[in-house]
Amino acid sequence: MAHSVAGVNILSMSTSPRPYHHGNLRAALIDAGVQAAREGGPDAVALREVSRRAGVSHNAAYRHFADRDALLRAVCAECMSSLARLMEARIGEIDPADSSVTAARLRLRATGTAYLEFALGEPGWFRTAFAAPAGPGYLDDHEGVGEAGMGPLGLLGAQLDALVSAGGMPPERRPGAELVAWSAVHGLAMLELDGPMRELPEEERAETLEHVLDTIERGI
Amino acid sequence: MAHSVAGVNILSMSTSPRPYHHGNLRAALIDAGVQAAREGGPDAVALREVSRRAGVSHNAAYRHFADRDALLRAVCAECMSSLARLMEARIGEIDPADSSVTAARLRLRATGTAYLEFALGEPGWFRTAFAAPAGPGYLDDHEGVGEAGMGPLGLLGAQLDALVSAGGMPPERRPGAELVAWSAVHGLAMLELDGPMRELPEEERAETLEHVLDTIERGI
DNA sequence: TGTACATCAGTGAACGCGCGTTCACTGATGTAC
DNA sequence: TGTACATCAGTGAACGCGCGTTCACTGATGTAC
Repeated sequence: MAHSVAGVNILSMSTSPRPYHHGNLRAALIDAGVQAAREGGPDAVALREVSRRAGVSHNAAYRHFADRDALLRAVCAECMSSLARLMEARIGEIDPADSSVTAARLRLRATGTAYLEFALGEPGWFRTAFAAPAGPGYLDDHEGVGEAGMGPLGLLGAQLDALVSAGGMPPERRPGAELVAWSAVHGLAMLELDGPMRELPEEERAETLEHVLDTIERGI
Repeated sequence: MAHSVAGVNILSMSTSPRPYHHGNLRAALIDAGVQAAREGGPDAVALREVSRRAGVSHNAAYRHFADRDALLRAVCAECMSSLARLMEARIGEIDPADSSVTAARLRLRATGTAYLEFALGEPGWFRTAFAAPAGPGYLDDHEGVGEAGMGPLGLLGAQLDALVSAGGMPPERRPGAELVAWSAVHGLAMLELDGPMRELPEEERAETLEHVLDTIERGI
C-alpha cells in the first residue's frame, strides 16, 4: 500500500474514504489479525481490535467469520505458515544441489535454527501459531503451510528423510524421529520465552541451541 | 474442612459465619488461586474470581497482594512446587538404596515421565506453572520448589549428576545436559497440549514419550 | 483491671475498560425482465 | 437500455459480562497507660 504511514493510508483518508463495500474484507481482517497477533499474541486477536485495525465496524467481521474462534483459527494458520516459510528459507540457504550427508545435516540444523529464530524474533506470532482453538481437526491439511505445501512438521520430516537417503541416519531410527526433534526444539523455544531460560543472555541461548541440536543428531 | 460440600462449609454458614478477621487469608487466597488455576489455567487466576472462591470481598486481596500479578506469581510458584513434588515422588519409587547405573537411568526416566504425567493430568496447573508474570528474577530461589528444596530443573540436574557418578554418562557431557533433556520433555508436553499432537491417542503418546526418553539417553 | 485509641483487615459502591454477540437498520450491487 | 427488486455487505446502538483498581468506610484487635 503506497502513501501509508504506520499502516494508515493517508491519501485515501483525506481524498477518497474507503467505499462502503470493502472488496476483500476477509483477507484484510486476517491481515489485521496477524498484525495484532504480532504485537500482543493470541489474546490480542479480538474481533473488536481486529475490526478496528481494518477500519471497519466491529461486527462487519461477522459477515466473514462465524465467531471470534473462526477468525483466530485463520490467524493461527497464517502464523503457522509464516513459521513454515522461514524454515523453508533457511533450509534453502544450504546449496540445494548438494546431496551430501553434511549438507543434509546442515539442513536439519537450519530447520531447528529457523524455528528458534522465529520463536524468539516473533514471539507474538509464535504463540499464536499454537493457539488454535479446539475444533474439528487441528489445522486442516492446507492450513498453516509454506510455499511447498508443507507445515513445520512436514518440513522437518522431509529433512530427516533426506538425511536417511544420504546415509546420515539409520532408516530404522526414522519413524517418529520428527516428533522427537520437534519436541526438543519446541521445548527450548518455550522455555526461553516463558521458563527460567527467559533471562538467559544471547550467547548462552546460542550455545544451548547448539547443544540441543548436537544431542538430537547423536541420539537420532 | 469437615461438613463441606463443593467447597462450601455448610455448618459454619448456618451456625457461625466466618469471623470478620479471616486469620489466614493470604494462604487461603493462594489456595483458592491454585484451585482456579487447576480448572481454568493462569487466566482464571483473577483477583475477583479468587476472592469469590475464598469467600471474601474482592478487594480484601489487596491487603495481602500488591496487585493481580503478585497473586498470580504466588500461585505460579505453588504450581511449580506441585510439579516438583510429583517428580520427587516418582523418582522416589525407584529403590533409593540402589546406586546402579540402571537405577540412575530409571530415575532419570521417571523424572521425565512425571513431567508428562503432570502436564497432561493437570494441564491447568502445568500452564500456570509457566505463566509467571515478568518481574525481578524468574521465581525466587525458594519459590516453585519441592520437599527437597529443589525445583524441577534442580531435580533433573540431580538425576543427571547421579547418572554421571554411577558411570552411566561421560562427565564431559554433563554441563548443560539438563537444559537439553528438559527442552525435549517440555516440548513434548506442550505439543501434546497445544500442538498437532493434542489429538494423539493415549498409546501413541506413551510411545512417543519412550521414544523421546530413548533419544535423550543416547544423545546425552 | 479498665479504657482510649492506633492499627490492622475487612466491606461495599463505584469507575472505566474491552470484550463477544445480537438487533434492526441502510447502502451498494447485480440480475431478471 | 431502463428499472424493480432480491441479495449481499456493511453500520450503529445496545446488552451483559468479568475484570483491575480506587475510594471512603467499618468492624475487630491489641497495646499503652
